[in-house]
Amino acid sequence: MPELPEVETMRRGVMPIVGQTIEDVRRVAVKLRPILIQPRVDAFRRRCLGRRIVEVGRLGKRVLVRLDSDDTIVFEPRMTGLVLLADPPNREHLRMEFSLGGGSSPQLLYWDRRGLGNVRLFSPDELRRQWGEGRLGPDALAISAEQLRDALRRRRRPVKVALLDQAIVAGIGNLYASEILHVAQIHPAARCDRLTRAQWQRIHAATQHVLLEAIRYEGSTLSDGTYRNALNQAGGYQNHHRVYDLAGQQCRRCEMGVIQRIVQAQRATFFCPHCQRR
DNA sequence: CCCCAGTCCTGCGGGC
DNA sequence: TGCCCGCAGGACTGGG
Repeated sequence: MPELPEVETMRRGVMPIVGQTIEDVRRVAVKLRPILIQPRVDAFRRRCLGRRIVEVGRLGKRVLVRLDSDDTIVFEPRMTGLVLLADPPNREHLRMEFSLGGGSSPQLLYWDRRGLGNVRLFSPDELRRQWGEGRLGPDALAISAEQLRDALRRRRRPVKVALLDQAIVAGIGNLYASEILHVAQIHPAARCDRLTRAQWQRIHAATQHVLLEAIRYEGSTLSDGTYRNALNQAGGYQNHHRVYDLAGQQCRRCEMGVIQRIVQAQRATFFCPHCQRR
């Protein structure tokens, strides 16, 4: 579930680690099937020890922690991963601990209930190879309207499915794809190659609007309560959703349509059939 | 090019 | 009341 706004909130929350030194790295939760950690923990630890954290960035749905060795620790939370400074939801699903020195936060934690996420350490070369040529598109907050249109204007896929493709644009997931198309007033099943330049501009503008608004509310914590910020506090954007998980309710914008739930590419899509005409 | 089903995994809520 | 099944969907893979 963590998409761009949730991952950006995690990134901002762990900013106090910048300038601190990594004093230890441990894998925890040995009872559960281990999450993917690359390279194996001893080599990972050796490359981190004594290194200073110089920057905490983000690309799409990943948090990037750059070290003074120019190695980068990449946290990819997938469905239920959290990057925390302290106080995880429980000890049971805690996966990795980084002991820090030289600042006020003694620990950086990776917690993941379902364990589908991963933590990897990349050299600059490995990082380039990982996301080079067509593997990961520009970040959703950095892409231009023209770039988005150029990447998709000849594709026949439904626009909602295309927005989920991380090779096109990085950071949009299932929840925000529906929200963005509602603000843009585009039907989620509309084929990319049938959209006009004006419609692409609306999709681009809505993307910026929705993602920035969601970041202001520190992301969406759904009813399962999994998503938390770096201090283990819930987000607030779930109270501002326009369509996601609101099937059967009247659309708040037009006050005419009833929010529909359909399935596209095996995932739920929500939209207002009145505001979002084909 | 695009679609679909399956894979990883856990917690929960609906239905019986 | 209690239990079981299916669903949630991010990224990836293999087959059509």
